[in-house]
Amino acid sequence: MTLREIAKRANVSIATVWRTINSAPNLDPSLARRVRKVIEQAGYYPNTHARALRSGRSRIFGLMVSETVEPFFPEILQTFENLGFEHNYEILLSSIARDPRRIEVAVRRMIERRVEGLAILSFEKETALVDVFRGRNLRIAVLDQEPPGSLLKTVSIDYKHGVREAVQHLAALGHARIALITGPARFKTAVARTTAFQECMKEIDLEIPPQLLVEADHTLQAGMKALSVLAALPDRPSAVLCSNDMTAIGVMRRAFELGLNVPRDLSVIGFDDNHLAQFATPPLTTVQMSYVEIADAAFKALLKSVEDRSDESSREVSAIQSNLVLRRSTTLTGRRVAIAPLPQGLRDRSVPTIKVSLKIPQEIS
Amino acid sequence: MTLREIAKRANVSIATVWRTINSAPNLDPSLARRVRKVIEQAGYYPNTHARALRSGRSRIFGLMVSETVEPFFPEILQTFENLGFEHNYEILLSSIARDPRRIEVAVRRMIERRVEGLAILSFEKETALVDVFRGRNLRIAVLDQEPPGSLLKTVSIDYKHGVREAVQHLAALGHARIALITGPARFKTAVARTTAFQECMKEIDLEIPPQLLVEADHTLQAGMKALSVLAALPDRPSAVLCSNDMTAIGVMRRAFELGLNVPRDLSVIGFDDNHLAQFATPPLTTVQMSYVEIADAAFKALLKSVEDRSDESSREVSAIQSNLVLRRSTTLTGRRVAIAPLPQGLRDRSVPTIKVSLKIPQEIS
DNA sequence: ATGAAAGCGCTAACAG
DNA sequence: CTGTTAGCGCTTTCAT
Repeated sequence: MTLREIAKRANVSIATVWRTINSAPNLDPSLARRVRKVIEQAGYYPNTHARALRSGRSRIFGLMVSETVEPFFPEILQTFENLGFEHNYEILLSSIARDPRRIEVAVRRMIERRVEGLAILSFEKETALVDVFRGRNLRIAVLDQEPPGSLLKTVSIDYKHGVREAVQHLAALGHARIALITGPARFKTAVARTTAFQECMKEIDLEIPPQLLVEADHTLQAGMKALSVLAALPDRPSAVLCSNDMTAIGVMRRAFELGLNVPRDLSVIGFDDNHLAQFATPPLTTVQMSYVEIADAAFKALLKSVEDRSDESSREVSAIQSNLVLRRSTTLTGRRVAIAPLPQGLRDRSVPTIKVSLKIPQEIS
Repeated sequence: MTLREIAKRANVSIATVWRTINSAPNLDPSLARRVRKVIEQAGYYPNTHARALRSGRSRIFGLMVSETVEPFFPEILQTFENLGFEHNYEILLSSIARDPRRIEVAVRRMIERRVEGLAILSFEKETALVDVFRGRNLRIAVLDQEPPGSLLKTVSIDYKHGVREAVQHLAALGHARIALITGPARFKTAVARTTAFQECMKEIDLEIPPQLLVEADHTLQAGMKALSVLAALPDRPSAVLCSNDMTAIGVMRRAFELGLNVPRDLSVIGFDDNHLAQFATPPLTTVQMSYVEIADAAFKALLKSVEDRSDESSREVSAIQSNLVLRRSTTLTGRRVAIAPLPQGLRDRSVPTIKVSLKIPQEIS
């Protein structure tokens, strides 16, 4: 079934059929109706490949992520899907699991399918990857990275806001010895989180003894190991902030094995608010940033950049805020408190997630 | 950059360039080398749209799933991605979240992009959806459904094997009062699981009192509610099998609230082995079927069907087996046992998942 | 308001 | 072994 065939059946030129499909102006409504009926009957759908070829517009956005097994991946993908659906773009997905061969193929596909925009939502530095697309006719959106060239949009995340809420929440509960289990230095996210932690502790005059800064690698196992180290300290911390949720879950598991009750003996805060967090025991308090917002910002940056061919070099940073999500893995320090039953009305619902906004010292905006 | 441009630069015909790219036989190696060099220098990548248009082969497989937030979704997607990567197919993904408008758009896209094969991996009946693609030039693979026509491949799941392992595992631990929390009847999966449970209980002469069959709807909340019902029974079950993991996690949460220790006071087995299961407290014993295998079977069925144009009507059922994954949510009935520490060697690893194969009575194959 | 025709970049059949 | 050429189905310009 082709335009030509429809034209023949409707006794009009292919241009008329085209105008019908693309709801062009200057078209007799009754003619359009007739053509539409023929299209309907024939079950005709335009051929996207021909369309893309001729018009030079593929209506495809690429999405490159580090791993589809990442817990936040579905949100990102779903957001792209939804927006693609809404704005009539296709999403071409590639997971680039640190495998050079995979990356090469992913890149080739993006180029061969002539994507008009590409979002690279990974947490490592991807400068080399971005470079590969130099000189191609496509816009790129990345997370928190310096722009090596134009046509590059950056979506940045404000970790400090959420970390400040976390630190002050712990401080308000009486914690003074707060440990941080960091992620590996090659993740720009991990580094940014550590910096934010240090700054926020300083804001409220809390010390960070060096032994309370432990490096892990964002895995469950490393979280367990890290807690073993911290728990063995002569003056062990009463609270620990983790660079991601997986680490926090490892911490809780090891705490359980060591006979430490979370939160009674140790308050734990994670980072990411991945799906696991709310199903952990106890449900994990965590610093959350909305991956929906991140993906949304990236998609819209691409969309805008593609539709207006004008703003060639404006690198346009959208800042996404992070927030503390209060659940049940923190409590007052030192005090032995029973776990309170959930309020009656909430009994049969999932654990509620409450956004807290704590007072921030005047001088810190 | 086009074939023609490369041809001009290399001083050959476009046919020669084509032969180089497609590694056709009958081509002088030195010529090929020269052309390859020009291609490399120019950063030329063939235009997939032109290719698809001209050849009539899109090299795209569609993948329709119910929801990208389903916990097993990443495995399915990743498997499709991997196989696509391997066999040089693109994956066109659509989540069809019960929204008719979404479904319509999803269908339109599959057709417009001229997918060569389509996998519909949802757990409800999709006969209507399959019908829409009638008469189009594409092969379809579905899960466990009757074939309303030809060109349809079916991937079926053998729930009975895993359920038998679960039931016999519980029986071996001394459980006789085993409850089942089912899923809603509109899921073909839920129905099949219930049937399997009833049959396997019968195999070893265990009764299922009607009050031990509780219907839930595969959500955490329903699992919690269901356990409340079961726990209030005068003669409450010592073990419960759940129609999915989310239900099981709800059961464990409610058990915790009621002061029941899992597994000491109640053994719990889930269904699916989703990501949550191994991170639950305690890690959840569950009946698993490999979504990797399922996706793999679906993809390969499509691939075969597309490559051999011969087997037009062979509906080819691949049966995927289910298995019990032993973790720590079951134990001997009635006995108060301390939770044993993990073996030394496993301390810093994730909880091991052990496939058990229990003895099956002779007469049951 | 409608139609005719050129051509997007590639494939494939044919000619040399 | 290499080159020429006719489209694939659509978009778009120009003519009517």
